Amino acid sequence: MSGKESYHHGDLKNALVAAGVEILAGEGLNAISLRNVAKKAGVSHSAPYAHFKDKQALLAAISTEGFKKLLAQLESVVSQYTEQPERLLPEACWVYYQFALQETNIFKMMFSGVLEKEKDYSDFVEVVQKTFQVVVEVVTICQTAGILQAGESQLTAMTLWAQIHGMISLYLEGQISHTILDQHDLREILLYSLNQLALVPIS
Amino acid sequence: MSGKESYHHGDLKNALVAAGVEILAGEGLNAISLRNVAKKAGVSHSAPYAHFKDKQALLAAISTEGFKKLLAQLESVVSQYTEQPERLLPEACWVYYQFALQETNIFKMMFSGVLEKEKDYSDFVEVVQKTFQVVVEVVTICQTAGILQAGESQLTAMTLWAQIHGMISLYLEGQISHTILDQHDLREILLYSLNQLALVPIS
DNA sequence: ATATAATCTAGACAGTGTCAAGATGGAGAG
DNA sequence: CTCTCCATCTTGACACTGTCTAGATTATAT
Repeated sequence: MSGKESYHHGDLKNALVAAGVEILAGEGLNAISLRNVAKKAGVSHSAPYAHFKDKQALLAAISTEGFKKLLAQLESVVSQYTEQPERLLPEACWVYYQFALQETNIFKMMFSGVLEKEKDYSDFVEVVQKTFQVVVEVVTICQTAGILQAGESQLTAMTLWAQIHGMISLYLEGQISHTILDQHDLREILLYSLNQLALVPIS
Repeated sequence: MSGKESYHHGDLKNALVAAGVEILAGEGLNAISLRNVAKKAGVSHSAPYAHFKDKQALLAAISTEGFKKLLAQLESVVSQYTEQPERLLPEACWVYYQFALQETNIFKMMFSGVLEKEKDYSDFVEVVQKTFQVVVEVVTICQTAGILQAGESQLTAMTLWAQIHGMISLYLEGQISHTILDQHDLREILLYSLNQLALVPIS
C-alpha cells in the first residue's frame, strides 16, 4: 500500500499486524502462522523477528489493535448517550455484543490468554485498562441517574463487565442451550440479564 | 499402570485422555501435543489415530473429562445444601471458582472453543447440557426460597452462569484491575456480584 | 562519504499434525 | 485347537510450524 518496493519495507511492523488481523478475520485462528503473516505482508518468513520477539508478541499486538477498536466504539456510544442514561447502558452493552459477533475471531484472541503473565505487553495492558475505565464511567453515569445501585463503581463495573462478557463468551462457545436460543434472540437475553442488575426496568 | 506389556495396550483411549489431563495440568497448554501425549502413554506417535480422528477429538475428550469433574462437584454441593438455599448459591458458585483456580488449564481448555461447530463431540455436548441443568436446578431452588426473583429459570440460570463465568474468566486473563484486587479478595468480589443478582443479602 | 545499526533474506533445525503401509496379536469361526 | 480377520499399533514419510544463525542490503548519523 504505502510501502516502497525496495529492500526495506518501511512500515513492516504495522503491515504485519494488519496482515494478521486480515488473516484472523478471513481464515480463522488456525490459519494465523508467522510464515503466513509474513507472506501476506510480502516479506520473508523470518522478517517479523526484526519487529517482534515472538509469535506471542505479534498476537499481543493484534489483540491490542482489537481492543483499540472496541474502545473507540465504546467511547463513541458513551459520548452519544451521556444525556440519556437509560439508553446508555443497553446500547453500550449491545456494542460489546456486536463487536464480539462481527469480529469473533479477534474477540476470542483478545480474551484467549495470549498474555503469558511474565512479559510486559504494556500497550496491551494499557488499552485494557482504558477500556475498563470506560465501563466504570458508564456505571458512574448510571448510578448518578439511579439506574444502578449506588456503591463501589469499580466493583459494579466489574460485575457488569463480567455479566456481558460471560454471556457473549458462553454464546460464542455454543454453550447456551438451544431451548433458550429458540425462544429468545440475543438482544432479549441481554436485556433480561441487564434487568437483573438494574434498579429500574430497561428496554 | 493397569495395562499389559504387550503389543496391544488394552485401554489406550482412556490412557491417552489421562496422559493429556496430566500434561495439561503439569506443563500447560502449549506442552500438549499428540506426540507428547502418545509418548507419555508409552505408545508410538501415531497410535492415537486408532482412537481419535483428530487432535481436536482428543482435546474434546479431555475437555469432556473436565466437565465431568466439575459436574460431579456441583452435584455434590447441591445435594449437600438443598435444605439451606441461602448457602447453596454462594457455595455452588464458589465451587465453580475453586475448580477454575485449581484446574486452570483444563478449565481454559473447556471454554476455549475446542469444538469447531461442525463435528458432533456428542459426549461433550451432553455433559455441558447436564452441567447447565444443575445450574437451572440451583436457580429453581433459590427462586422457591425467595432468594432469586421468580421468573424464567432458564434465563436466570443463564444470567447467573454468565456472571460467575465472566468474572472468573476475566480474573484468569488478568483483566481485573489491580486497584480492585488489592482491596478485595476473590470471595468478596463473588459475594458482591451475587448480591447484585439476589433479592436478599447473601454472605 | 563512510561507518554503524536496523532491517530483511536464505538456510537450517527440531518439533508438529496427519497419512499410508505394514507388523502384531486378540477374538471368533471352523 | 487352528486359522482367519480386523482392530490396534509401529515405522516412515510429508508438509508445515516457530525459531535461530549468518549474511546481504540500506537508512541514518557522524
